[in-house]
Amino acid sequence: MHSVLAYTDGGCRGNPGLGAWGYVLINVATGSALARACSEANTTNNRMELAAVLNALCALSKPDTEILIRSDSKYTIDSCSTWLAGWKKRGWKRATGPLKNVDILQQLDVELAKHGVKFEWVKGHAGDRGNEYVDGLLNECMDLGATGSIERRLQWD
Amino acid sequence: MHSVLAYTDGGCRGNPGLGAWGYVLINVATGSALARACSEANTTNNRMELAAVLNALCALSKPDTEILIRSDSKYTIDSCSTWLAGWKKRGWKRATGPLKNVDILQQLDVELAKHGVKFEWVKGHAGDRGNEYVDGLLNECMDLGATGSIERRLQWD
RNA sequence: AGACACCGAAUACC
DNA sequence: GGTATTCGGTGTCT
Repeated sequence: MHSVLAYTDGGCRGNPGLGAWGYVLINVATGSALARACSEANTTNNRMELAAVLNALCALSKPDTEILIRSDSKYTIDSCSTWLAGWKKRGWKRATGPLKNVDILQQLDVELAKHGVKFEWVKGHAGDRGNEYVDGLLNECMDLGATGSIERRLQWD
Repeated sequence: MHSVLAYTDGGCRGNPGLGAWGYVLINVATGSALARACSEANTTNNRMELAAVLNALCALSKPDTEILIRSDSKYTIDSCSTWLAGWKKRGWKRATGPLKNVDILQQLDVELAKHGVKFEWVKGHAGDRGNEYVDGLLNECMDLGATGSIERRLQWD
């Protein structure tokens, strides 16, 4: 059983506007970590928060990985761990109005099924080391413009 | 029709902390001016900026005075000239969360109705003579402690 | 009505 | 470099 800790975050300058998603994946046993961020034009904060989780999960090399994801987005956490099942059952519809970000939500549904994923909410901008690190990466990435990309290997300890 | 020019300013050591509000009222026709400042314990910068305008208006002896107020606080200017009407209409509520400094805002609503008040924003600490004068008065007043008070009559020309 | 996030602006301070 | 006082808005869901 592999054990991974992840921090994910998304941000947007303008909302909608220039955005970016980012994550750090940490191998708990060894402390070796992979950090990634990507920017995108004309997107939204919530879409980026969702994309951060999706991309983190896609980066897992082995199936059935046990992973704990820390995010500051209640929308993202509730989407993945509470609401997604209901939306799927009802044909990807919500109570009133159209369900947003369905494309990402459906990919998330697939990826979530491949692993043992747990979520934990962390308050944003409150000194949490992992959250602040990814937030910083995000902003570096947005500074690069609409097609920025950052990949870093680091030791987390 | 009386024509008055006023500079108002508020400040705070610590925010929240020891604060003070101040103003200069200038009779444009004669150049005779009245300057006042008062300090207060445990208050906020924005509250002091608001209080500066309120106290300036209360100092006007005659009703229906035409007065131009110069402040460096966009918060204060927008509150008085843009947002106040909407807050009143909606029962002193803002878009999300509680509306702060409602007590002063409501008194402001009363005083603003009594006169012909216009606002002009001036950049703080940028060499504007009136703004700098009041800022100096404020700081003298805070030097006096939590219950300081200054009143001066002067010739503005 | 609630929650979280994202942004924008100005000021005040340390 | 940081924090606090304040406001406006959008993105999203229940």
